[in-house]
Parts: sequence; C-alpha cells; structure tokens
Amino acid sequence: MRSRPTMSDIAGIVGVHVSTVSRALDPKTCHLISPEIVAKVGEVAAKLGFRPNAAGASLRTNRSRTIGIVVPDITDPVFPPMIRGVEDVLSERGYAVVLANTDGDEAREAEVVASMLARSVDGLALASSRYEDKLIPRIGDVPVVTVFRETTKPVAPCVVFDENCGIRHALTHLVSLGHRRIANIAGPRTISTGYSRWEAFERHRREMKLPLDKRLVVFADGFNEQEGERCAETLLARTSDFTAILCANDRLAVGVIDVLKRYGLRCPDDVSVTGFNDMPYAGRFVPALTTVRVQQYKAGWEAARLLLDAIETGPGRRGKPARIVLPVELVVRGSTQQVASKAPPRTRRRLAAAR
Amino acid sequence: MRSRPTMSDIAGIVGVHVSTVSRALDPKTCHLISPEIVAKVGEVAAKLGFRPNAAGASLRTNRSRTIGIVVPDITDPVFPPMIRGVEDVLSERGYAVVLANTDGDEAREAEVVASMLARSVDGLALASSRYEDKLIPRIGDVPVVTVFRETTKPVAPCVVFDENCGIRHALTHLVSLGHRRIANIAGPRTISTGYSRWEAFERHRREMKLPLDKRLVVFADGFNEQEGERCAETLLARTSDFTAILCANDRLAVGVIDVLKRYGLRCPDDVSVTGFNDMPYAGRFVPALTTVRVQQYKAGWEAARLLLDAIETGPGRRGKPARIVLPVELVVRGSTQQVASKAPPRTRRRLAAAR
DNA sequence: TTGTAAGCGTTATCAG
DNA sequence: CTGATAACGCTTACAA
Repeated sequence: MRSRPTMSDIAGIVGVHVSTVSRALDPKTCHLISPEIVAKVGEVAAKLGFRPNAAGASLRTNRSRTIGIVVPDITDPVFPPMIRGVEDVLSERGYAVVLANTDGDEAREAEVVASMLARSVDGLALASSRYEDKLIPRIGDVPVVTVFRETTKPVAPCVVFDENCGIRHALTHLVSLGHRRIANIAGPRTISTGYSRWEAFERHRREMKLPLDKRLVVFADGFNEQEGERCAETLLARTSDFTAILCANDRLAVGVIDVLKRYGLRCPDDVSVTGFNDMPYAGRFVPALTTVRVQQYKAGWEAARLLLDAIETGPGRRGKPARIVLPVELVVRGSTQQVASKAPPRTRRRLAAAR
Repeated sequence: MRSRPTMSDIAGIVGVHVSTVSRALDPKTCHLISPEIVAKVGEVAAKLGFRPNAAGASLRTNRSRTIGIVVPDITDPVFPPMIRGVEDVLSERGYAVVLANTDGDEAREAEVVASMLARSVDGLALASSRYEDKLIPRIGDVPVVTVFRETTKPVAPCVVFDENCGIRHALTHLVSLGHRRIANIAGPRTISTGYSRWEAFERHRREMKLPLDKRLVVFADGFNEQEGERCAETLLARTSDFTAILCANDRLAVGVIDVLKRYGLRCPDDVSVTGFNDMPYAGRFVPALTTVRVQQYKAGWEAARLLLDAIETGPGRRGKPARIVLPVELVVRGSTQQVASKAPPRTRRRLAAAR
C-alpha cells in the first residue's frame, strides 16, 4: 500500500531535511551539499525509485517542463514529422509534450490552448493558427511559436517555409514543360500557407506573362483530398481550357487527380499536376507526385529551439520576434509532363467525350 | 503585471471563502451552495478568465486529468489515427494527452513512462510494449492499456486486431490466385503483432498444406521499409522459388516491392505481395497494396474507453483484464494477381537475368 | 554546508 | 449552506 516515495521519505531515511534532499537532487544546487550526502541521497532515491512529483514543483515554480503542440489534425501526414522534430528537441531537455487537435476550429483551438495553459505549459507550438490570429495575443506571457504557419502581424516567432520560392519553382517547372494555361487550386486564404502560396502563384503568373483567367483559380476551404475533389469539379465545370493544375498542397493534388481520372482525363498525359509539401509516401503514389519538398521535421526542430530560447531567456521580448524561413526544393516526379504539343488540347477533347 | 487569477481572487471579489468558490465551481459539489453564490462566482470567474491551476488540483488529488500515449514513432502512419482516436474520447472528458516516442527502445520507454508517472498521469496507453513486457508490472497502480499490441501474460487490458484472421484471409486470397510457394516476411517476434502474424502464417500454411520451406521465412527487426528491403534481399539470396510474399505489415511490403523492382521483378506480374494494416494512402501506392485493413482509429477509441473505465472505477482489479479484439478485413488491390500458370515461374527466369 | 519556514492553488474534512 | 484549516510535494529565501 506504499504510495509514491517523496523527498520527505528520502530525507527520513538519510536523516537530513527535505530541503537538503531537494538541493542534492537538483544538478544546479547539488554543489552546495557535501558530496557524501549527495551520494547517499542519490542512492536512496534510486533504491526507492523516487520520481519528483511534477505537480509539487510546478505549483511552486509556475513551470511544468511541459510544452503544448496544437495541430489541426494529427492524421494529416505533414504533422507527424514536425511533431517528432519538436519532441526530439524537447524530450532531450526533459520536457514532455502535450498534444491536441483542433480540426481547424477556432473555438476548439481556444479551448485546447486554455486547457494547456491551465496545465501551466511552459510554451506552446501552434500549427493551427490563422493568418489573422486573435488568439495568440490573448495568451499572455507564456512563450508561443507558430510552426508551418505565421500571422499577418509578427506577434510570435515562427518557423515557415519559403512558400514563394516553392511556388516559383513549381510554376517555372510547368512553364518549362510548355504549359501556359495553368490552373491553381489554392488553399484557404485565412491561413498563411494558403494565402502566401496563392499570392506567389499570382505574382509569378504575372511575371511569367501567363494568361490571366479568373476561372482557373479555385479556393479550397481546407487542405484535404475532399476539398481537392470539390475544387477540381468546380474548375472542370467552369472550363477545360488548361493543361496543368498547380495545387496548394499534396492532399489537394491527390483529390484533383482522382477527379481527373473520374472524368477520363489522365495525369500527367492530359493534365500535369503539382503539389506542395512532399508529404510522406508522395513519391509512391500513382502518379508519383511532382511537388515542393519542405522540411517538416526540421521545422518542428527549429520551432522547439525557438521555444527553448524564449523559455530560458525569460520574457526578454525586444524587437521583432524571430522568423525562420526554411528553404524548399522542387521534386520532379511523375505527375508532370511535357504539354501535348498539338492543339486542341487533349483536355478539351476528353472532357467532351466524358460528358 | 497580473498573474493568473486564482480561486482566492474570486473569493475576494465575491466576498466568500475560497472553499466556497471551489465548491461553486465544481459541478459535483455546486449543489451544496446557494444558487446566487454559484451564479456570482461563475460570473466573476468568467470575467477574470479564471482557469483552475491544474498543478494545485493535481497536488491535492493525485490526479491530473492527463493521460500518456507512448508510441514507437509517431511518424509511422499507423499511429496517428490511433492517437486521434484516443484524443477524441479523452479530450471530450477534459483529459489532456501527453505523447512520447520510444523508437522501440526499451530503456527509452522506461524513461518516458517514468516522466509521465512523474507528471501524475491518470492512465497510460502503450503502443510500444513488447510481447514479454517487464515494464508494465512495474508501473504500479496507474491504469495501463496496451493498444495494437498485447503481452504474453494478460497483465493489462488491451485492444488488438484479429491478426490470425487477417493472415488467414491474406493467405487464402493468395492460394485462391493459385499461389503455393508463398514467402513470409515476418515481423519481430519480440512484439505481439510480429509474433502472432508469423504464428498465424505457419498455422494456416500447414492447414492449407502449402509446402514447408524454411528459406521462405525471413524475420524483420522492425516494421519499416528498410527492414523490408533487407529481408527481401535475404530472401532472394536464398531462393527465387516463390510466387508470392506475405508481409507482416505494409511498410515491409513497400520495401519488399522496391527490392523486387530493383531485381527486375515486377509486382504483381512476377510476384504477388500482401501487406497488413492498410496504412493511410496504401491504396494509392504503385502498385496499390493488397492488405488487411485494421481499424486504427477505432483501436485508439476503444483503448481510451478502457482507460476511462479503469480510471473511474478505481483499482477494481478483478479477474482477467479486458481484451478487445477488433475485426479485420481483406482489401484486394493491385499488388496481388493470379499466378503465372506456366513453369518455370517467371521469378526464377528474371532473377537469373538480373544477375 | 545544512536547517527552518513559508507558500504555490486546490480540495477534503470538520465545524458551525 | 458556508467557513476555517490542513495538507498535497516541492523550492527557496533566510537563518544558523
């Protein structure tokens, strides 16, 4: 019927005071204690299987050696590597990670953040923030970083990807294959990746002097296959006058390709498709996705470093928060191909046939 | 410079004692307090944005409304849906989830479990346990369930899949396609899935009177693509006299298919391959994997229910712990095919050519 | 180098 | 119905 051993238990056995035990056990203060006692205390602690009660320490210090990670949905394959990156950095420093999903719901996000704050997390990594975020300023004085995403106003440090460069690479690639009429399945502009990938597409479309046709741009309400399908349907209902589709992420691209197939259009033969993220296994899909590779694990890793910095330097918030932009890389695979040279584009012909 | 509001703050404002505030705020005890005070307290709490300090409560009650999930690697696609299942059940009940990876390392697992126990988790969901597990009995009196895996001795409730049935389905399927010489890339027998899938293979191989050839069985040291590749190399170095390979999971199968391709063998034309788990996107791979679908999300969901039961009924340890076996389903896709009818098998011919 | 004592925020027990 | 009080396990001035 023994409950967990406490410092008093150890103190009792060794014959010293709890505070001595506390000091002996803490690497930062154990030099204040005579080596013999430190040894003795360590020994007894080990024998009893002592584990400091985090609640006691947390109550006293207002720190919990716990950080929170908030993601829209852990089931989206881009997040696990990021989470792993955070965990690898933090667990080495003795931090535990509490995880929550929001499904992109703002109210839910507020709830889970509140629940984490109630648990005195020492920091928060948010992969769920909106571009115009109202939540972060309300968090107060616990360090926050955003990862994969950022906010319009630089209210917290962030780790993001070079979206602009990624889109430019994808577009340049398509153009180099002879594509001119390129559709864009864009992400939700309410979150930074959606916004900036769309903006980059428009910018480079202009710079590359590609034709402007508003029908070729469709906005998804989320980054998933289902939305990819819906947007592809919308696109095809508007026009079939395109030879390539640039998608704001891989899951959208997957949905798009499904719909193309359903309409009797082949990818890449009839329509080239690009994604973004290089999600795990994207190279094994049929067709293998041409996409922009981002460093998911690295992003989590860097976010954790940022968080540790902020936690350990205290609230020394001077100047703008850090903004780490990770480089990206185009990965050319099977979903893109030289445009069919002869007019009329196969797209149009096949679509007509499919109807 | 305001720190987080506490119950005393509320008590001060409302003009009652902290204990009254505590009672008023707790749904279980608020009926003891006059409705007006309950209302008033609730109001002030809301206005201040009060959040109970979990550390205080935890210190007092020895419960934290937190549970731990331990997985080998969150980056393995089978785990996120399971984790999501756990989270969905628990977060609704106000529990937070702390997550840790072990990479299958026993010492690491002991560490993270200890770290979670130090944080007074109310329960533990382990997807990282070994078949002969020494850790669980040492955990003491906090409820544990294993998920995806079980232990030889039923030391904790578990949620597992009907491995035996799954393997039987896969094998029956291959046999119905005319395959007789079927290799098995088995998982590590140190964990229950590896062991029971291998055992099921042997059992049904005998029952179906398939030829016994020890060269056709190779054991992986882990459930990943790299091990799949290594085992396929080993297999091919031993013999090429088989027409199908049953793999203990999808990631092994993916690795196996890579190696086959490298050797100039096509899947499924030359060799049929089956996986296990139906990991996310397995149907989009090339070739689309024929595999055994398991209910990953459901497993997490059930595990969480089991944990809640155990937590809320207290240590009512009577009889054997629950063992939930979830049904599985064969999903036939593109990686299996009728065996080439004419001898000699193409396998042998192509392999010779490849050398 | 070690002991003392206070207190972190909450809840449970006991009075009133 | 409400208040007083103690205690959970730990850290940290401060005192010795």
